[in-house]
Amino acid sequence: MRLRYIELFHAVLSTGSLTGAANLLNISQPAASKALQQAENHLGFPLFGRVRGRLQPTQQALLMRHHIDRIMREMYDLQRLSANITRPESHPLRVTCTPTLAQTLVPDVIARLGKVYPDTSVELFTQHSAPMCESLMLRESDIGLTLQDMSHHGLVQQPLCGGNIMVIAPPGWWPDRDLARPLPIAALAGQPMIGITVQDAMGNMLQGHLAKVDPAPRAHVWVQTYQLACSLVARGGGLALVDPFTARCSREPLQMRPLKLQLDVTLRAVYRPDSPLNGVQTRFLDYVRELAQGLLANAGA
Amino acid sequence: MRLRYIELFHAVLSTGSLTGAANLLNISQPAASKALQQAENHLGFPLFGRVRGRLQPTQQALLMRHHIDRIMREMYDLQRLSANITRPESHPLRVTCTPTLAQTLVPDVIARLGKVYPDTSVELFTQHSAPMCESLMLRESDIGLTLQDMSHHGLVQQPLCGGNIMVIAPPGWWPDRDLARPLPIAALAGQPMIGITVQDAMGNMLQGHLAKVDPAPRAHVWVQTYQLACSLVARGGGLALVDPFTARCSREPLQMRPLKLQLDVTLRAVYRPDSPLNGVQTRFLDYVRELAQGLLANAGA
DNA sequence: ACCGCCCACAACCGCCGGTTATGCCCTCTG
DNA sequence: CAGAGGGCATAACCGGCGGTTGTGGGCGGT
Repeated sequence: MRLRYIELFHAVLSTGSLTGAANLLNISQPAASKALQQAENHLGFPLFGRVRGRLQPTQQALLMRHHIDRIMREMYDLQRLSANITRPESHPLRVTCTPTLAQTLVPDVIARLGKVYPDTSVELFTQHSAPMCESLMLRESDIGLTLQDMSHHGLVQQPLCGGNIMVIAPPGWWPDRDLARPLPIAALAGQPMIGITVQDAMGNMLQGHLAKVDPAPRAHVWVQTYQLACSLVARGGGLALVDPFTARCSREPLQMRPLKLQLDVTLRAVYRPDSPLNGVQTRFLDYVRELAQGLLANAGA
Repeated sequence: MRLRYIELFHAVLSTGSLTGAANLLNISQPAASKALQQAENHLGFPLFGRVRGRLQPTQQALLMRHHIDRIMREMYDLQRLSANITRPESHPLRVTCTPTLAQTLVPDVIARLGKVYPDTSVELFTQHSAPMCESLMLRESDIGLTLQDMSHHGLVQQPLCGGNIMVIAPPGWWPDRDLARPLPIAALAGQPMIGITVQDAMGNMLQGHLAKVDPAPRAHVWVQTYQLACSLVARGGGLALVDPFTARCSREPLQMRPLKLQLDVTLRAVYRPDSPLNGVQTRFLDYVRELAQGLLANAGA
């Protein structure tokens, strides 16, 4: 089975037509036609039925589809890896972090780092867990920052800072003297809340804890991002549970109190175990730790 | 990245030399040399260092190795699948089962089936769980028989018959009148036993149950197969826990009693959900069920 | 009925991937 | 230390694979 055939097969199934596949592969339509016939000849069974002048995948072709897709994906990954493997030390700082951190902590860190290393170029990606792992493994980025546990063989994670889930509320919700006191989760019973449906480990954890509260909090609005929850809370939509970085960095007028759950959100750095971090990278992580601890200390106080 | 290069890279890392790789790929050594240079040219960094006239993989090359190996494996799988996809109904009965079943139940089933379908050719493979899944998914075989749970997306499993773990002992170990009575697991405390280290779900389950017994059974000998355990038990080595098929079909002089654990070993048929089973195949499964139930009834009585 | 889309076939051609022949370097050995 | 041998690189050569353009036929929509 030549790779040519696999690419062609994949392209035809992607575009739905042979000419489309030919365009995708940057070859002419007759070349694709001939290649497809060769592939079928080689395999011994037809891959597509020619029905009414169109190509329609055979049953056998559909059986091979998953494998073909996997191979194409692997090839793509290899491509990415080999492209990133070339430059060993050209990009001193390539960071990928979750959207939440990209909107709160990381800009300050990069700004501060830029004053010390003005000539260092920084690449910042925002990705969720799975693509973050890929990006690190394929050497598209060197350091990942996340609030989730990212156990992954081939990557090490280093806890930088721990904090509490924060309950945010419209201004004046609580007496000011209470703001430093952790709020027991039972106090959320029956309260109006903004639901968080973000599909990550922390989102699930929050859902799990809220499910135990009786009577259940009343959530009329469900949002996908913590930022959006901040905005809605500030407009009087109710309470919400967010990570401490979002809570502290939000531009909205908000009250916030830590939720009484011991140390349940941890900022972690993730990177490849080979090739120890260089000067800029370690300095970057130092700044992340410092600023994060500063933020969380403020938030907790 | 051409597939050619990937194959070559894999071959060089497999054989350790370029000429070896060339032989493996059935091409001449200069062709391999040229291809390797093209690959390195294309990638932009050397894959192998030429040190003292030999090839030595670069650090970068080793980074790509896992991906390359995965791609080669995928290609091999695709090859197998496409080879088996060709013949839709040529092999009416291709069965894969675990070694235990191949030595006990299946021969009788095949013999019986041969009397009804004398012209049907049967292919029997013996494989452990993971290769069994592969074999079924790649259509190298049509029906799998196993005593383990084989949950696998893309395959369905059908329970055929349930039975008990059996305790086997040298002749005369128990009074004959006790043989039908299930033995409580606590009765194994402090007994001499043959340990089973077979690495499958049932082996782990047995280990788990035995670990709870106090004082722990005394196992001086550990074996990898149930058959071997039978032989050692028959020679007075102590007791052993085996699946009911091995116990019942062993040629050794043995006593056996069911272990008091409710219905903890299940004979299952596994096959692809598409393409319903044909006549021979359903008849085969009928016979498996009948003979298995007969065996287990005998064993339990 | 016509046009447009899509696929198949034909004829042609450049270059990729193979070959054989040969040379260099290193290692091992008597 | 000289010679043998294994391993890789280079050179010169060649066939066919993989591409092109040009064309024709089947089908559907207007």
